[in-house]
Order: sequence, then structure tokens, then C-alpha cells
Amino acid sequence: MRTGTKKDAAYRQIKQMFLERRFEPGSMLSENAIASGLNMSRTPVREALQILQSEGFVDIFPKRGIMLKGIGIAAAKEILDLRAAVEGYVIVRCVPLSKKNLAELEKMLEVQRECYENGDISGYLHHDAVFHAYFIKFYGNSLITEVVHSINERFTSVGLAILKDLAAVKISYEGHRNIFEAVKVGDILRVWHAVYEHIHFGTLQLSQDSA
Amino acid sequence: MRTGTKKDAAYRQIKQMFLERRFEPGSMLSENAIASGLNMSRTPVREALQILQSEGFVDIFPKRGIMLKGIGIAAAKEILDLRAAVEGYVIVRCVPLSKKNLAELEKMLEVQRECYENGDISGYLHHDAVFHAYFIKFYGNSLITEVVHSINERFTSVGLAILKDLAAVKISYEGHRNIFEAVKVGDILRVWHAVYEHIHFGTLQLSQDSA
DNA sequence: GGTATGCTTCTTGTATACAAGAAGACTTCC
DNA sequence: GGAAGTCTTCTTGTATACAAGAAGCATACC
Repeated sequence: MRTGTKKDAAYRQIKQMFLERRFEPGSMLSENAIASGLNMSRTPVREALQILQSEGFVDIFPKRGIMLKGIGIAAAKEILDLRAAVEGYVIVRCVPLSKKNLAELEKMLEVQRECYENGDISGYLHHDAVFHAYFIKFYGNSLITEVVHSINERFTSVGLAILKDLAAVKISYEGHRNIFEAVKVGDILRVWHAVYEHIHFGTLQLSQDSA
Repeated sequence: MRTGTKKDAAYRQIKQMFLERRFEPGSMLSENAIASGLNMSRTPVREALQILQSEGFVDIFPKRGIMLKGIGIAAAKEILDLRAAVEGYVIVRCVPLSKKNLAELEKMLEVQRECYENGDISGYLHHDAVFHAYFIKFYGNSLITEVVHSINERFTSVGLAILKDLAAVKISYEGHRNIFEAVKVGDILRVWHAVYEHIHFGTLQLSQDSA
């Protein structure tokens, strides 16, 4: 435990358990159970859970219990929509990019293409995240960075539902390349549409799942 | 007290005290002081403060105290930038609007103009918020609604710094009208630029303050 | 059998006692 | 006078005891 307070330790460990899918979404948790599992009293666990509630990970029902929230398709679409809003804006505002930045992006696209050609979906998922994070980080608005990070944290599981096969990976990769080309030529409207189409593709994939 | 738990009551009351500027930004608070002021023990106060920390209202320094955070100019600009991102997207996506919606917006603009002509800045501030909320509400993405609401909550005090005189109100009103006209003719790029310019105007006002 | 009532047991909500760190004042020593 | 160390007092951190609501079950009554 390299942490300062037990509350922070509890927060990190509980969130990690959630991200690792150690509990079923929809299942009820108890402060007592978590506390004994983490070898601490209810107090820090309780405080950690309050924060996780305000971040949308759990629902606390007074005197009844705590429910781990899952992400439904509707919520996932709303997250994608917010991402489209923010990322579209950020990437548009990054235009024009320096040659150095363009070269870095080109290299990323190369790596993505390799993942696709090798059938490495999980590798692609990682590099997809890196690609999207690149613009956000470069743009440098820390509030936007935080908001995007926060919504993506609850979204990790959905990534697999979107990039479920190589065909989807191919389309995603082409979306990235579209964005890149639009950025390269500096056509703002085209950038905006490319980002929108790319992220909206995720929405379509999710809709197919429900069918 | 019409509330369920004391924690919720504490949360609401403390936040309201912040919004009413009952404490100086930057001042140190103590759980004890707040708790006795609210006639409850430290526990619910403490939990409320943790949530307020995760929402960015306070900083908790372990074993030292709690500091009420103010909004610096840099933070205010980041908030405006995020608003530009989200509102720009939302309004673009609202296009085309029905005649009924356009008529409602037109009526709002009338009210705004009256506020301006009567020199009623505080009235304009209110109707400005209504105008911006109109698109968000109409668009109907609850995540976006929540995020915008959350950042605006911390932003109320800054509104006065932006619309500090009638000249600023006039420019703001013209910004709204620009957005409206662009929406009316359905020119997406023009909508996007109009929203960007309108919100970026706030950034400029803030920069002048610092000079 | 069906319904209502009270009990049992779970949960979280709140208060409080104590632990422990941080900061400043105060004292002591040089 | 100055510096080091201790001590006092503030703060929050954590554990625990108890309060109190909610839900299910068993039981009694009709």
C-alpha cells in the first residue's frame, strides 16, 4: 500500500474491482463485506462508495444497500455522443497541426494498421485509445481532459462490444485515417464530419447488438 | 427539513452557502465549525464535503483542513471552452428546428432585447441562461445535460464578470441572434462559428479583467 | 387458504471516542 | 538574539457503538 489514506486506498481498490468486472452489474454490495475484504472499517469504504456514487459507478439506496450500476445501451450511446461533441471540437481546434505532430499521428496509424493485419483486436483497442487521447492531451484543456477521462473510465467494457470483429476494426481504422487526412488538409468541416462519423459508428454497432 | 438523510441536507446547505458566496474563496473551513453550524455531527458534513471535493468545489488537505476553491481566470476559460465544445455540437445537431421551436426562440430573443433596452443586466443574465439551456434540454442527452449543469453551477459568479456592462450585454444578445439566424437557415458551419464566437466573447471579457 | 401483524435480521445513517499528523508557539539552551 | 527542540492545539482519519429503517419470514388469526 503506497497510499496516504485508507479512504483513497479503498477508492482505488473498489474502482479497480469494478473495472475488472469482479462483480456483476446490478448486484448488491454491502459496506461490511467490502470493508472486511479490504481489512478496514466501514468508514473509509463508505466514503469511497459515496464518491463512486457521485461518479456514477454505484447507486446507494438508503438503508437498503448499494447497487453496482451497469452501462445500458442507452447510456453508452449518450457517452459516445458526448465524446463526439468534445473530440470533434478538440480536433477541429487542433487544426492546423505541425509536421511533427502529423508525423506522430501517421506513425500511430501505421501501428494500428499492423494490429488490424495481424488480427490483434485487443492491441488495436489499446492503440485506438492512444490515438483518441493524443488530440485531447495535445489540446491541453485540463477540464476537458478530466471529463473525457472520467466518462471513458466507465466505458472500457463497451469498447469490446463495438470493436467486436476485424470488420469493425477495419472500419474504425479507416475512420482514424479519414480524420487524419481531414486534419492534414485543414478542412474544418470535413474534420468535424469525420469525427462524427467515426464515433457514430460505435453507436451503430451498439444498436446492432440490441437487435 | 424536508430531506431524507442529514448527509443530503448537509450537501445542499453547504453548496448553497458556497453559491451564495458566504465564504471567501481560498478560505479554510473546518468540519467541526460547519457541523455545529448545521446542528449535526461531523459525519454527514464530512461525507457531503467529500462529494463537494469530487465535484471540484473544495480541496481537502489531509490532516490540515478544507479549502474552498475559487475559480481563477484560467479555470473559467476552460469551462467556457468546454461549453463551446458541447453547446456548439448540441446546437448543430438540433438543426433543423421546427417552426414551433424557432418561434419560441424568437420570443426569447424579444425578451432579451427588452432586458437590454431597459438596462436590466440581471434580468438578461437569467434569460441568457434560459436561452442556452433551451437547446441542451431540447437535445435530450441526459449525460450532456448533467455535465453542462455541473460546470455551470460552479460558474454562476463568473457570469457577472462577463456581462459587466450594457455594451457586453448588447454583444451577447447579438451573438444569440447570430446563432438563431444560422440555425434558422440551417447552415451548420455558420452555426458552429456563431456559437464559438459567442462563447469565446466571454473568454475575451475575462482576459480584459485581468489586464 | 389468505391476510395481517409482529419479529428477526439485514442494511445503512449518525454520533462519538480516540489516533495521529501538521503547524505554530513557546521554552530552553547556547 | 538566534536556533533547536518540545509541547500545545488545531485539524482530519479511523474505528466502533448504537439508532433506525426496510424487507422477508414466520406465526397467528380469521
